[in-house]
Amino acid sequence: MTDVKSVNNPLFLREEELRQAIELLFFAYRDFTAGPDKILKDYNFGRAHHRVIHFVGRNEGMTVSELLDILRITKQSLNRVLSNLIQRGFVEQRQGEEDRRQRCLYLTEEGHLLEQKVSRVQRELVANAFREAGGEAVAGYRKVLTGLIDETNRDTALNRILKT
Amino acid sequence: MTDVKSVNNPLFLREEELRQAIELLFFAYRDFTAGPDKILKDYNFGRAHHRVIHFVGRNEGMTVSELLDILRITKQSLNRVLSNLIQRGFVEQRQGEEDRRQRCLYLTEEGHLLEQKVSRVQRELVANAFREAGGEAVAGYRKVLTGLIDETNRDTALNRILKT
DNA sequence: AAATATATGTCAACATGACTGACGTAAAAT
DNA sequence: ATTTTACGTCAGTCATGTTGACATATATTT
Repeated sequence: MTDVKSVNNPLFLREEELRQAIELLFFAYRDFTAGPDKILKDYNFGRAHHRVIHFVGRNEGMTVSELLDILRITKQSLNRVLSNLIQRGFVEQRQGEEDRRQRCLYLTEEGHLLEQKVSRVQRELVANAFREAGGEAVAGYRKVLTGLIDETNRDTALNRILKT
Repeated sequence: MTDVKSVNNPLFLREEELRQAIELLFFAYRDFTAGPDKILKDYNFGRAHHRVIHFVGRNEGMTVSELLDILRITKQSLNRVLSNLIQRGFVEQRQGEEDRRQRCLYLTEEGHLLEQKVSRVQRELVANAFREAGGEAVAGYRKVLTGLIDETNRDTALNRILKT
């Protein structure tokens, strides 16, 4: 096998390295979402519900527009999921105090319970991965994933993630 | 705001750190898939087609079962996408030589062109992130993502990723 | 040789979660 | 008073996943 690509070709090695990194992300993300998916199925909720519960839980009082901006879906898509969550008592809306056009979103008590239950399995998965990998690796993980975020929205996204 | 959680509570800090890591992965993956999605739309292909093209391109001659095992979807789901790709001349099947029940999958010339075109944008994104982050960070990225892969299939997955 | 298991394909029905486009309503901003 | 904004909603469509049932060819086992 005197394959040109495999002998002394740094460009190919680089390409191969990148492909491996891409697949790694694919497999990691696949298994990262598997746990929550499983739990949510018992409630007849899907990944879309999970995302709403997650972000509302992290940003109590956020508006619908903010949520739309994070999820990058249409309001019609969001609405089905959101009204479902409201109807079934996991999320509630309150009229904005300053701008009364806004509907500010909050988790109900039941919503918080579900959010905790679901995020726990995900946190445990990440915690294990962090522990196995060590602190230096975690810093690297953060650096690389930050770099994968679209440059034009990176600051916005990071502010959301790191917000106090 | 004398919130108990935010003052001197290491357990909370840990939870907060983990939540940030989770959101980081969400945002990174969202933008990681955006580029390919955009290109594939011109062909009326979706993310499912992308995954097939990617894995067949990386594993020429792989069988349908292998692909099913990687993608973790039902054969009925795969079949719709796969027969579409075959019909339109991006993928071809050949009967297995040893086991003639198997259908071994290959990219056609056109398939290779599309695969290259799509994976290029993704590789460039990852290459930029790697360059910005530096080699040490890349090693950390690999360690952590590896740890996120379901333990019971980790070796299998890693063998697939690193296969020569 | 006959029975069973495996790899694959296919039909049909259905759920989820995305999309577009059009229209409505209340409140804020100009 | 008019326009813009934030949100909701109706209707239709598409992509991608699911389950269940059944078929066919080839390998494997008894």
